[in-house]
Amino acid sequence: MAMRKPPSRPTIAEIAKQSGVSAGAVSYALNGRPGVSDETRKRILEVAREVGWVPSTAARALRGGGTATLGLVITREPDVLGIEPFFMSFVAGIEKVISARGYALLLQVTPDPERELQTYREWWSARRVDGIFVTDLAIDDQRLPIINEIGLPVVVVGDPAFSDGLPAVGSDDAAAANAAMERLAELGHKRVAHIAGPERFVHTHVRSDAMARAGERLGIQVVAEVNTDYSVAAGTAACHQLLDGANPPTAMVFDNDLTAIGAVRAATGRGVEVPGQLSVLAWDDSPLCELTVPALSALSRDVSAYGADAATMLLNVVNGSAEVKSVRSSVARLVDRGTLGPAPR
Amino acid sequence: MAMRKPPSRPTIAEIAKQSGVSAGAVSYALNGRPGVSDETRKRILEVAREVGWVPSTAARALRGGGTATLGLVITREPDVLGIEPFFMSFVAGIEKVISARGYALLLQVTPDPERELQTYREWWSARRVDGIFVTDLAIDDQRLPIINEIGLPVVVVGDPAFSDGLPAVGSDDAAAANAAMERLAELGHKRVAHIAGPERFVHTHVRSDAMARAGERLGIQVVAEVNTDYSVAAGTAACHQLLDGANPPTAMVFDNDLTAIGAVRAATGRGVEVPGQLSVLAWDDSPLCELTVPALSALSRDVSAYGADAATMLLNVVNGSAEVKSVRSSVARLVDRGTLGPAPR
DNA sequence: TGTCACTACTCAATCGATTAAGCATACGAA
DNA sequence: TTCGTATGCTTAATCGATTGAGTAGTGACA
Repeated sequence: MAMRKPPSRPTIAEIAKQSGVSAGAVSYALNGRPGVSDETRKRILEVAREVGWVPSTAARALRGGGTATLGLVITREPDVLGIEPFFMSFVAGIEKVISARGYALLLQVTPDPERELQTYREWWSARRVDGIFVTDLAIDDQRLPIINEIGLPVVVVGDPAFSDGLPAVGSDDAAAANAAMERLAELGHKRVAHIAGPERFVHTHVRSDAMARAGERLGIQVVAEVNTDYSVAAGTAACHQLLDGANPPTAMVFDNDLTAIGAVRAATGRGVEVPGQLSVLAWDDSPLCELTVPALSALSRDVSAYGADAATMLLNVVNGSAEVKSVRSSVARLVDRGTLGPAPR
Repeated sequence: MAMRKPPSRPTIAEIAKQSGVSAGAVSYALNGRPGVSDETRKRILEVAREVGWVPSTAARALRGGGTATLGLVITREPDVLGIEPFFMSFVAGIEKVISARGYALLLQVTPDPERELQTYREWWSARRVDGIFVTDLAIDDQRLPIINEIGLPVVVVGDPAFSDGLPAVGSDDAAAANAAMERLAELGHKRVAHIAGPERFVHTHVRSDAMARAGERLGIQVVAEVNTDYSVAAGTAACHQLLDGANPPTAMVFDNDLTAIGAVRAATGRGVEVPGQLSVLAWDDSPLCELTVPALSALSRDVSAYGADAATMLLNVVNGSAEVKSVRSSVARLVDRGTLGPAPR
C-alpha cells in the first residue's frame, strides 16, 4: 500500500520565511492593512499566491474572528425530507450568496425541536458557526427567546411580525392571496375552500387571514378552513369531505402542492372534472406540479432567491452592518397550468 | 434597542479556576486520560457539566486534532436540485450517523466540477473538513487523482471497481438488474428496452452491462440502449421513438424515475395502455413514483441507509480505523406498483 | 545638531485545548 | 534511614493568525 504524503498546507510563517519578513508583516500584507511598503506587500502576495495559501479558519475562529460558517438546522423526519423540494432549493440559494463571500454552510438534520435547540447551543459554545437560519416559524415559537438568550446571530425565515423582534425575511403571502382570489373572482368563483397546513405554523395563520380578507373584499365566500399535515392523503380526504358536503365549493386553494395533488386525484377519481367542475390551486409550487395531469396551477415562489435573500441578511447581521431591517422578500406569482377554470353554473 | 449580552462560552481555563486545578489537569479529566485522581476527575466533570462546557472545535482543529466536520459538495444547477430527492435523503442518512458522533456536515452546492475541486482544495488548506464524500462518480473521473494528490480523506459514493483504489460504497446494480429481468422474464417479456442515463456516469455503464448479461442469461433481448439526461422530456421522446420503431419492445426499464414518468405519459397519451400493452420500470425510486397514475413500479433503494453506510465508512477512514474496505452496500428491491404486467401477445 | 514625525517593520501576547516534560509528595522496599 | 518509583499534579510549548506595543531608520525642519 503506497504511503500518501499529504502536501503541507502553507501557513503565514512559511510565507514569512520565503519573503524574508516577519509573520506580522505577512498578516498586514494579506489583509490589506497599512504597515508594509507597497513593494513588500506585492512580494508577499506573490509568494502567497505561489504556495497557494488559504487562511486557517480554525486559527481565525480561535482569535475570535469568526468561522466563516453559517448554520441551518432542518427539523424533519429523514423520509419526509426527500419529497420536500423546498429545502434543497433554499439551500442552493443560500449557497449562491455565501460561497461567493467565502462562507460555508453547516447543515444538520434533527428529528425534533428539542435537539434542534441543543444543536444551536453546541454550535455556539464550540464556535462552529457565526450565525444561523431559523425556518418553520411557529406561533409563539419557543425557539426564538432561547436563541435570543444564547446571543446567536440569526435570521428568521418567516413573517417578520412573528419573529419576536429578530431580523426576518418573509414572503408576502397577503399579496399572493390577493392575486389568487382576484383570479378566482375573474373566473366567477363565489365559493372557495382553503385547505391550510398545520395550525402551529405562522404562515398557516397569515395565509388564512389573507384569504379571508381578500374574499371579503372581492365578494367571495371562503367556505371552509381545513388544517392538514401537508400529505397527499390529507389532500385526498379534504377534497372528498368538501365535495360530499352540502353546497360544495367551486374552487379549492391548498397550502402546498402535495395536498393539491391528492385533491385533484380524488376529484377526477370520483368523476369531478378538473378544472371543468372544480378549480384547484396550490400555494407552494414545485416541479411536482408540472408532472401531474392536468398540470397543477400554483402560486410560485422563487425559493432559491428566497434563500439568497435570507443569506444576504444573515451576512449583514453577522458582520454587524448597521441595523438589519426585516423584509418581506419573496413574492409568489400565479402560474396557471391547467387546473383553473371558470366557475361552473 | 436592548443590548444583548452574549453569555460567555465556558473554556477549560474557567473550569480549571472553579475546580482549583490547572488547565492541563482539566484536559486530562475531560478526555478520560490518566493523570488525575478519581476524586479530582469527578469534581472536574461535575463543574464542566454545570457550566455547560463544549470543546472549542477551532482550538482542537488548530492543534491538528481534526475539525469534527465532513464535507459534501453537490455539483448541480440550483433549479435541478429541487426535484432530485436523492441528495436530501442521502444527507439525512449521513446526518443520522455523524451527528450521533459529534460530527457536522459542511455542504456546498457548486455549478461545475471545476469549482467542486476548488472547494476541496480550499477546505483542505483551511482545515475545514476532516474528510469528504464524492458523488456522481464518472468514467475516468478527473477528480479522483486530484483528491488523492491533495491527500484529503475520502469515501467515493459509487461502484468500488471505478474508484481508483479509493474506499467506496456502491449499490449492487447487477443484483437489481437480475431482479428486474427475472420479473420481466416471469411476465413473459422477450423484448426489453433499456433507457439509460448520461454516458459519463459509472453507474450508467454498470447498469447497461448488468442488463445485457441478465438478458443473455434469461433469454431476453435488450433491444435498445438509449442515453438520456434524466429529464421527463427525454423519457417522453425515448418512448415515442421506441414505439415508432419496427418491432417495439414490450417493456422498458428506465435509469431514473423522471424519464419513466415521461414515458408513461407518452404511452398513455398515444393510446398505448400501461401496463396492458407496455410495462414500465424505473430504476431509482422516489416519492414521485407513488404520485403518478398508474403508480410507477421501481427498483427501490434505501437512500438514507446508503448515506448512513457512506458516513460510517468515512468516519472509519478519518479515524484511521485499520484498513477500510470498499463495499456494495445498497441493494435495490423491486417494488411493483402497477406498471408491470404480462407481455402482450 | 537635536528632535519630531513618520514609515516599515519586528516582537510578543492572545485565542482554547492538548501534551511532553518537570516536580513535589507519599509510600514501599532494602 | 535512604533510595527508588508511582501518583497527581503543574508548567510551558504548540497549533496559525492577528494586533497592540515597541523599535530601527529616514527625512524634515528649527
